[in-house]
Amino acid sequence: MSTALSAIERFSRYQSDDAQSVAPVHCPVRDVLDRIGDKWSMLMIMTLATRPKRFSELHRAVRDISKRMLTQTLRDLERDGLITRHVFPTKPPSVEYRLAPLGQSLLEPMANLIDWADRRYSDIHAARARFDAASSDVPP
Amino acid sequence: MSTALSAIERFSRYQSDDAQSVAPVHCPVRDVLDRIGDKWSMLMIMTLATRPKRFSELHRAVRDISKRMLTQTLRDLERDGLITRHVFPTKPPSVEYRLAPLGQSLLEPMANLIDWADRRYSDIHAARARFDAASSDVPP
DNA sequence: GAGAGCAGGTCTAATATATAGACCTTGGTG
DNA sequence: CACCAAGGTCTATATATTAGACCTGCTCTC
Repeated sequence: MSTALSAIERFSRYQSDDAQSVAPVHCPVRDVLDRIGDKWSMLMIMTLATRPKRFSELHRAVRDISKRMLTQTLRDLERDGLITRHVFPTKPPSVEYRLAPLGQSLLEPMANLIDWADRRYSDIHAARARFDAASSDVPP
Repeated sequence: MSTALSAIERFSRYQSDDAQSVAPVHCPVRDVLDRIGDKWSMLMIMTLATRPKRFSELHRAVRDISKRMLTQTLRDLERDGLITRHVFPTKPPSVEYRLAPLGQSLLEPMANLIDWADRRYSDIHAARARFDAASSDVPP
């Protein structure tokens, strides 16, 4: 446990108050978190985990993303080397997205998070319900 | 490895095409990811990992968040039972935020992610540079 | 005892990001 | 000819985020 947590220790060093002097927002953690911690990136990685998929398959799998954001998210992931894009000269052309090795390597850490989400889901919901009940009770 | 990945398998079942019929956006994973996968939540959790902190300490630690978003992020995390809020009747009153047990339990999975970020940072940057070079070469 | 300062916020207006949904292209089909 | 792919792009609108002024009590300095 404390092995993994040392990563957070290391991180917090980037965050110390006196880091004002250094470049304002450039710890690697922030940088990476800003990428994969956006609204859709993790979801895309996970959706591509089992097998490569085409643009419209991805759109069907995550039905509430707009095409524009889908395109943009995929471009950004490609730019960062997490996925690759392959165009097949069929008519009409089809485009396949697949995890690059770098993206593959993200799968395991991400799976731990998913696992946590799955197991703690009910706790979170309970807490949420409790909080809402409490705040709708007191106010008047 | 495949142990953790089974979580992703499980997830992808929620995503299957024919899930159109079921509630549109309600797999637990989406739900949790939408919470902790926003712009600031993970950062807050990590910043609170080492010890409890007060409002203004948090603001100093993450200097590019606005007060408004700081307040809102903290409320949301409190609502979901990840952190707790303690008001001390000093003058002026001070407010301390600390990880709740649920938040603590998130630390380990998150640490794996941080660790990944730290180790793969340079790969990501290299990929980014390569991509940008390629796309500024071809266009004309 | 007037003025400044601090902690933890809230409020408003401006800016940045995301969304829905129309449209484009290049063939093939009925 | 009209229409349907697939993989996008474009535009107008809705939503999120920001900066920064302001508020409330109380205390400290002069």
